[in-house]
Amino acid sequence: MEPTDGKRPTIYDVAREAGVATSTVSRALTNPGRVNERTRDRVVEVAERLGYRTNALARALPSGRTRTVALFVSDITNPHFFGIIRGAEQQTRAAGCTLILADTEESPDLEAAHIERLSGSVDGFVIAASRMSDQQIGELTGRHRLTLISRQVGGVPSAIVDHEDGTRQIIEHLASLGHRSVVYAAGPRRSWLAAKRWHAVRAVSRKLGLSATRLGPFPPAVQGGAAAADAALGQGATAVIAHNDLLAIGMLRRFTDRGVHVPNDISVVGYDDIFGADFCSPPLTTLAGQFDEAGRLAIDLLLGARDGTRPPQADNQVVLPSHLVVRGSTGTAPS
Amino acid sequence: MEPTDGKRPTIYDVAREAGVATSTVSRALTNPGRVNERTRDRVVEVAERLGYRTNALARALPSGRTRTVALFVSDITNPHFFGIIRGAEQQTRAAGCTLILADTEESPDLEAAHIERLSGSVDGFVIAASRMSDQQIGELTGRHRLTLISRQVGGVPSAIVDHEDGTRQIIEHLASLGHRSVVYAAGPRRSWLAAKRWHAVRAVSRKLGLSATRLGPFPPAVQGGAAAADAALGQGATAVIAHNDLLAIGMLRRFTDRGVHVPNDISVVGYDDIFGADFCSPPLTTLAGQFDEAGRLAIDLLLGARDGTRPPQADNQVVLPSHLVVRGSTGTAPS
DNA sequence: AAAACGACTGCAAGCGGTTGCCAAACTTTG
DNA sequence: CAAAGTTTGGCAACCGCTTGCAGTCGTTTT
Repeated sequence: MEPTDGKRPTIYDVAREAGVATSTVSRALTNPGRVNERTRDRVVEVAERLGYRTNALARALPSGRTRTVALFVSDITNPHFFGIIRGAEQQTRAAGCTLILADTEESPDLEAAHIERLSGSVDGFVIAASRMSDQQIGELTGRHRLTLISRQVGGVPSAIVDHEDGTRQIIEHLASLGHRSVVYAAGPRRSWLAAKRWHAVRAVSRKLGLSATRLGPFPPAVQGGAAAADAALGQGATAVIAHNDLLAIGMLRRFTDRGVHVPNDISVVGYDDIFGADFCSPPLTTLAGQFDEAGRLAIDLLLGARDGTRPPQADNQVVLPSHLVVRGSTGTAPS
Repeated sequence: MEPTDGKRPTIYDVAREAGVATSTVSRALTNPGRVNERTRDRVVEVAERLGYRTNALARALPSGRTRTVALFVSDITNPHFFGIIRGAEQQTRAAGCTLILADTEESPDLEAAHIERLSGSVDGFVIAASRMSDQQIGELTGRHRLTLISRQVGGVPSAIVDHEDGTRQIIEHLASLGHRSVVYAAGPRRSWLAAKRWHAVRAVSRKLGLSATRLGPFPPAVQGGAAAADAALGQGATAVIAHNDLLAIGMLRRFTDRGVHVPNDISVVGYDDIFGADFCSPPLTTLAGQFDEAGRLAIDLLLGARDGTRPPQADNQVVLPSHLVVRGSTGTAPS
């Protein structure tokens, strides 16, 4: 029954069929209060009958609002981002929007390129673990709606998991097991988080009277673990804190291969509590945080800011709690 | 220097500044052969100077081609899909397009709803592990560009990893270890793959003279493993093939908890070789396949078909090879 | 030298909605 | 019953880019 030549019906088709103007159809469908109930019912009925679907592109063109947001992750392979992606996807959907996903491959240039490319087809960006400089991010904020995850930059809304308090929990845990020194196996040089975690490790260690050493940087992946493990053994470490769980798991494997027993000979702690941290061998003691919540929150911050519901102010920097999950990879210090 | 009032420059701005018509600007930028080299250079120079970026929406509106594709996964939590997502993302980007990601939460209705919603803003859909019926998919193919992963339906392009040959490898491996019977812990009822895997298990078992039993269905997640493990023990199984690695890992944990030793008491095999399969305890014997390649291929099929490069025929059903990775979770049958 | 031909480039009509402005119709008020 | 006010619905102008058609010129063909 569609008056179309095989194409999707438009508001013109609906308008003709219902005997009204396109403007009325448009209002009937999007601005219910603005049109008489009877005509609205008729329009809706006709639209339904014709199988009319509004064309998102056409709708977005005049307003510029696409109801689409982009999420960038620095490495789509890393299970750490699963939670973030899932949370962001859920919340985006809940807001009736669409999520675009892009992998930035640890490259600040690729981040910028993606923004450049998507700018205009997207209402805003959520960047997880951005590798761009503070300055770059600052400049971008002027031109685009932007929200960060696992990164803080003055004036930019963000959601992070508390690394300071979390690191305190880690170090106190190790100290309570009798460890007098810790080694930190660092993540990528450009990673803001890697820097922050090291700072926290050093600060807390100092306060508790432990010595802290930094090794690395190592690639934040399972394969990076071998070098990190060897380096830690070279230091004669009794406890090592890895930049993230991937690295920690890689270290565990290397220790096993080298006949080093965890936790008797050395304790290992990771960050993030990723998938697998609970069933590797031994199960990993790690700092857990609600990263799916961070993903949700980042979307809220972005979309809320967009609607003017919340002012996009500097104080939109949410810090989520973290808690230590103690498993088998940590034990009393060897004597 | 931009003649704009803070907004992005458009081809009108470029046209005015370069002293040509907008149509010339458009052609100069997209259809190089259609315009004199000198004017083209001038246009390009002006566009550059003004910081002109083409508006993807406006470009897509007349043509209907958005250079965007959507990927659906049935459960974004499942690490199995990350290879697929990564491959699809890479290939989409390589083709200069944009990827939209959506979670369908194991629901055929949600798949349909997503298609409905995105139809018009997307050039095509890649659906991984679709839960829709063959008939639904068939109907959709008429109206949308569609490619499947881990699912075959007549006439629809698809990429799957060989489950028949793979299952043969699994059963032969188990038979060679002296097992005389296998138990299959099934996945979701709506899963095409679960059905296929069971069929293959049964067929190959029969051929090799083993008995095969199906249990389940179980949720294809780590949590589903406990029930599956208990059921397998109830059957007195010596070897169990799990619908996927998540389920297999869950079973391993349950066996450990119940004091059942793997592989001495029972052998466990999974499918997919997901992240974690190599470091769970014991490491999991599993059927590996190149799922990132499947993701890439699905995009190629979709985009190639779109450009008319390949005919969107039924024979566009690619089957990727699979190979068994033997690890510690399988051993000789108990006597 | 006139005709035919190409190479460029401009005109203008969309693509499918949204929305400011205005007129018609209907209500309420004095 | 006229004046003022309130709904309701249509007109038409965008949003920014693409593209069929046609016009302008400089060349080549006969």
